[in-house]
Formats: sequence, C-alpha cells, structure tokens
Amino acid sequence: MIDRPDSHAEVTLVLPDGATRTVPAGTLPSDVVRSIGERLLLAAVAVSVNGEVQDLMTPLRRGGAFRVLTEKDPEALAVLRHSAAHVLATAVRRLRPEAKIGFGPAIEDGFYYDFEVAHPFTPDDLAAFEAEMRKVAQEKLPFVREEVDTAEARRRFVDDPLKLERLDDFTDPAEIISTYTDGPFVDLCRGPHVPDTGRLKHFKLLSAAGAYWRGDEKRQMLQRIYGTAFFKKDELDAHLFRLEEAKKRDHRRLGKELDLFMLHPFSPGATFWTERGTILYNLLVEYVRERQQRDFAEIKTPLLYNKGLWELSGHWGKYRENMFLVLDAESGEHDISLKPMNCPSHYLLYLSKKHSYRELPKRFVTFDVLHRNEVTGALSGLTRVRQFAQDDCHVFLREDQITSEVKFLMDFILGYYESFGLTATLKFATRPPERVGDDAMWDRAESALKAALEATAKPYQLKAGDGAFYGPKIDFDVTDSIGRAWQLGTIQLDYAAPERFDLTYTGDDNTTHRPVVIHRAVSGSFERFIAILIEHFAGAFPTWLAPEQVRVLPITDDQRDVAAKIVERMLAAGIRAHLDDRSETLKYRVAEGARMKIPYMCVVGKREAESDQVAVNTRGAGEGQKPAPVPADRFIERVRDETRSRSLLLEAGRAP
RNA sequence: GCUGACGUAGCUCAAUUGGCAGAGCACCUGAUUUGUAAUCAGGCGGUUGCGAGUUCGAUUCUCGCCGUCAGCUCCA
Repeated sequence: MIDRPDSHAEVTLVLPDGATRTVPAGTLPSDVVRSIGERLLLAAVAVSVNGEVQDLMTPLRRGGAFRVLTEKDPEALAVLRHSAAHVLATAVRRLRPEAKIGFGPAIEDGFYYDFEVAHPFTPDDLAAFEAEMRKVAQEKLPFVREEVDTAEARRRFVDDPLKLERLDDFTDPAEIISTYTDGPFVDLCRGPHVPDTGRLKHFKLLSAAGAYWRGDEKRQMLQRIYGTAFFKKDELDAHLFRLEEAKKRDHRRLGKELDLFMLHPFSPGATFWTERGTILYNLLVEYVRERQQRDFAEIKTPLLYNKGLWELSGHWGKYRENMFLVLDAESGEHDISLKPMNCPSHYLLYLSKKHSYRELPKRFVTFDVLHRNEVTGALSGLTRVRQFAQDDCHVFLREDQITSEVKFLMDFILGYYESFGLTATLKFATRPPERVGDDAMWDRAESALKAALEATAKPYQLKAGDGAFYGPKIDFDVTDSIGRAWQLGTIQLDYAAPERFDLTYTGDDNTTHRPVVIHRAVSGSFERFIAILIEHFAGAFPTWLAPEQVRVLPITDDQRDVAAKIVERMLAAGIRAHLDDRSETLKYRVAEGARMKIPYMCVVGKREAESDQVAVNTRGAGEGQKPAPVPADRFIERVRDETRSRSLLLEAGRAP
C-alpha cells in the first residue's frame, strides 16, 4: 500500500439515521460496516460515500454521507456487473491463457469484456466460459484490492500490452493506480467490486462480437463478450423474457407479418413499400404537412447536382465517401451526385431572391428523397438505410430570434411525438474542439439553445463537445425494441453555412446582414420513424394510421350483399375498409384479422343485416369478446371521428 | 468498412459422419355456408443466395462474391 499524505487524518461518516462515526482515513468500509452489524456486512455489496459508490475494500479517504448498499439498491447492480466482467475474464484466462485483456466495464443492462485473441470466440466457447464462470463463482474468491505505483503496475501487466498502454494514461503521480485480484486473475481496475465472486449467482453470456481497441477503427479488433447479471433469478429471467418479447415487436419482423415493406438484395438499404406500407407512409407525410401548413413553406428541389454545389457546401471534401456519384456521360467523370442532404439546395433557393428582415424567420421544408452511401455493416432494417426522406426544415433567421425560434421548434417536435405517445430523450450537444466561429458566437448560440431547452422543463443530457462543427444542437433520441437509441428529431444551429453561401438579408437599417440557419428534422427520416412507430405500437396502429381500418365479415353468403354495401358506405366515408367474404369459417377470418392487427372487424350476420347494424370486434379486447351490435351509421361516424382526431384509443366499437 | 454467425418453397423451419430435398402455413382447385382467434380434401410450388473447387456423388467440405443479423466504426 502506498502511503498517502492524507492517511493520518480522520474522516467523519454520517449514517442515514444521523449518527456519525469518525475513523482514521484509510479505514476500510468493511470495518465500518462490521461495526454497524455483522449481518449487515454479509448483506453489503458496496457503500456510498457522499453519493459516490465505492467498494468495501477501498480505504476511506473522505468523509460525508455514508450509506451501505445492499442488493436492493440500484447502484449495487452496476457493481455486481462490473465484477461479473472480471469473473468472465477469470474464466477466459483459465481456458484461454493466451488471451490479452482489454477493458471490461458494466454497461446498461449488463457488462462486457474485451479480449485480444488469435482466434475469435465461438458460441461453444461462450458456453464453456459461462460454465467456468459458475465454477469461479462457486469458489467464492475474494476480490483483493491493492494500490500500487506505476513501476509495480507495469511489472504486473508485463504480459498484457493493452493494460500497459492504459498505464500510459496515468501521468498524474497523485492518481491512485489500483489492481483487483480474484484467484488467479489480476486486473488493472479502479473498482468498485463486490466482496467476492460468490456474490455472482444469476448471469448469462449473451453474445460475442468484434470491437476496435479503444473504439478506433485504425487499431486492432478485439473480441468482445457481452453478458448480463442480476442479484435475483427472477430478475434475470424477466430480463431474458423481455429480450424475447422485444424480438416480437422488431419492425423487421412485423414489417413482414403485416405486409408493410420489404428489402431486396438488388437495392440494399432502400425500402420497397407495399401497398399497406405506402398508405402508412403517406399518412405520416400528410400529417406532418398538415402540422406544418401554417408556419412553414414547403419546397421541392432537384435530387442530382453537379459537384460545384458540393464543393461550395464542403461536402465534396468531407462527405464524398458517403455520396452516390453519377457518371457524367459527356465529361466521363463522376462529377454529379445524388443529394445526401437538403441544405445546400435550400440555400440556393434562398439566394434566388433578396430577403428582408421582415420575412424572417423563413422556414423551408421538404420531403425530398436523400441518398447516403452508408457502409454495408451500418445498414439495419429501416433504422439505417441508404435512401430515405426526412421531414427536413431549414430556418433562416436573425440572431436575435434564436431563442424564440428554438422554443417554437421544440414545442413543434415534442408536440408531434406526444401525438403518438412517444417519449424522446433530449440531448444537448455543445461546441466541439474543432469548430468555426468565435467563442462569443458559441456562447450566444449555446445559451439560446439552453434557454429554450430549460423552458420545456424536460430533463436533458448534456453532451459536451458533441456539437456539429458549425453549431450546437439538440437531438431527440428514442430507443427501438431491443434498446438501441436512434436519433429522430434534431435542432442544429449553423453559423458556417450562411458564410459559405453568402446568405444575406436586408435589416431595418437598410444594410446587409448575415442570417443564422437552423437545421431541423422531426421524424428524422420517415423510414426510421416508421420503424420506431411499428415497434412503439407493436404493429397495432391507432385507427388513423392503420393501413386497413375496418374489415367486414359476412357470416354466410346470405349477408354478402348487405356487407358489401356497408363496405361501400365506409369507403364513401373515407374509411379504409375491406370485405372478407371468403368461404372460410368466421373463426378463421376473425383470427386472421386479429393477426393482421386490424382495429375493427365488423361481423354481419342475419340479425345485423336485418337491422343495418354491425357487430364490432375491437382489436385488443381479447379472445372471446362478445361484441354488441352497433348501428352501421353510428359506427361509421365514430371511426371517422376517431380518424379525424387521430385518437390513439379504439373506441368506435363501444356499445351505443 | 472491420470481427463473427447465418442464407433451404412466398413465410416459419426440418433434412441422421457427403448418398433421390421435406413439413406446416400461404397460394390454387373442389367440398363446406359457417355467430367470433386456424373446416376438410387435393394440387402447385426448389439449379438449396450466386460462382468456382474437391468428390463417383455437395444443402452438407473448401475458396470467392452478394445479402442478412449482432457488435465495433460511422450516422437521420
């Protein structure tokens, strides 16, 4: 143990009940916990000092609020999972001694550990590692923490080049270097850990995949093993069950089952929308258009441009890899490109006229198709594609309008999500190291964005340094069914484009001024948004979005004509209705309609036919529902109202 | 792009150490006329992703390409 300057001082701990303990600095938390109670020591996973989690074997250096964390405390789970990563590494080292160790942190929902090995792991390897982990857990090996100096650390990891590289980061001599040892395995680690490997009881290894060392694609690829761990068996089981359930709402699966879209190897990353899917797509475009009708100006611009535009915008230098280049037959050069973004073309349209400060903010919106040549490995269902359309907007505004404009755009975006029952995570990304513009400009831009953010009173995550080079931004993220976060909406301030394109307006002083540009998307892309919506609703769309809203089922051929007339009346009322008069049993047709997640199935039997009624089956009411007949006119009116109001609830079938 | 796994009928999946490629659903035909979550019978459907190689013989083994999936990188 290294002698620390503070090791002769005393620290005072304040227990949750207000009692205090004063102990010499350097005392182990386990000793403090033991002094509170032997049984508590058995239950203790770690402790919290001033809100900071540390384990039982790390010497106390500072006093403050002191809390013992047990399995019930949420903070303890990350400690367990971090230790699970070490147990995994312990098992891997036993079975594959040549493996070099990288990093092994706890992550949301689990943990991973990276290894450098000559041969990647197979599923069989994973099973073997998991079995070995169970042995390590049964051995109840204590986690032993040691604090060492750099020289000693280098000696311990002489065979682990990745750890030696990590040690290079320790440049501050005051920084504590610690190692954790469980049985034969020593890791360079700052902790915290559970007291011994026996604490690890319920865990599972989930997958293995390559991961670049330190996330750098120029460095070697390590093999990463993902797993998860819980304190209780039922929690682990519930988690694994959730993963299975999530797969059932995967938009790729539902897209096939509900006949919404397909992808074809002849055009990877581009969507074929079926007739049902196209209805859904168009409904969303129509909806956005309706919401934007008053305050935005929709425009359309070309899809193909000469490289001159991209040189002007900077894309030719920075983004060409991602652009689809087209051969110019006359020049023989690939100097034409499909547009990957709308902004440059919107600037051209803006430049086609002189603008007065009176027209600002001017908001151009479009639904044009964009193409980006994403690397193959990045493609993923509809969430990451090569061809897509954004509900893209470029706002040209005066700098003094930023706060009010951002507020306006945020309300617009959040209101839109809310109408689907979607909740997004807000991220505020500030100035990156490489940027244009002076600090005063960034100060103004960031404070304007921040003011608008805080006006919404919604929590947001600060991503310092993550802004675009041309300005700070607010991103709106949602997660898919398997927990991956996807960016949908965005609000980005841009000070660079107005300079590059020499955008101007005439101010009230009759001189020329530079506007600011805001890039805004709401759905992100319709492709991605639809993917998220499919998963959000699990394919059970609200009436207004359902490609097929009503299916009418005559019980026998005797009701076929009456049913057909009811369908006609529905179609005339603008309802997307179909007649299912196949000679299948009612059971069969009801089952199929349910599988297709049709909001309403109207059964027409003898009784209904005689009284101009329909017996409405409402989706989600479950099997064996006893539908009461509703007058056909009344039902039609209700479906229309439900559609018009874009209600998320299915209420048209309730008793009259 | 990188690492790995995978690719069999429209869909979901089978096919015992390399030996005639199958089932259910869907689709078509016929029967059935059904009161609420899959009625019965028959039929159609395949150069096993594509291309080479090894072999008497390849869905199976090897290589290349294409695509999909997970993760990394990147991003709406």
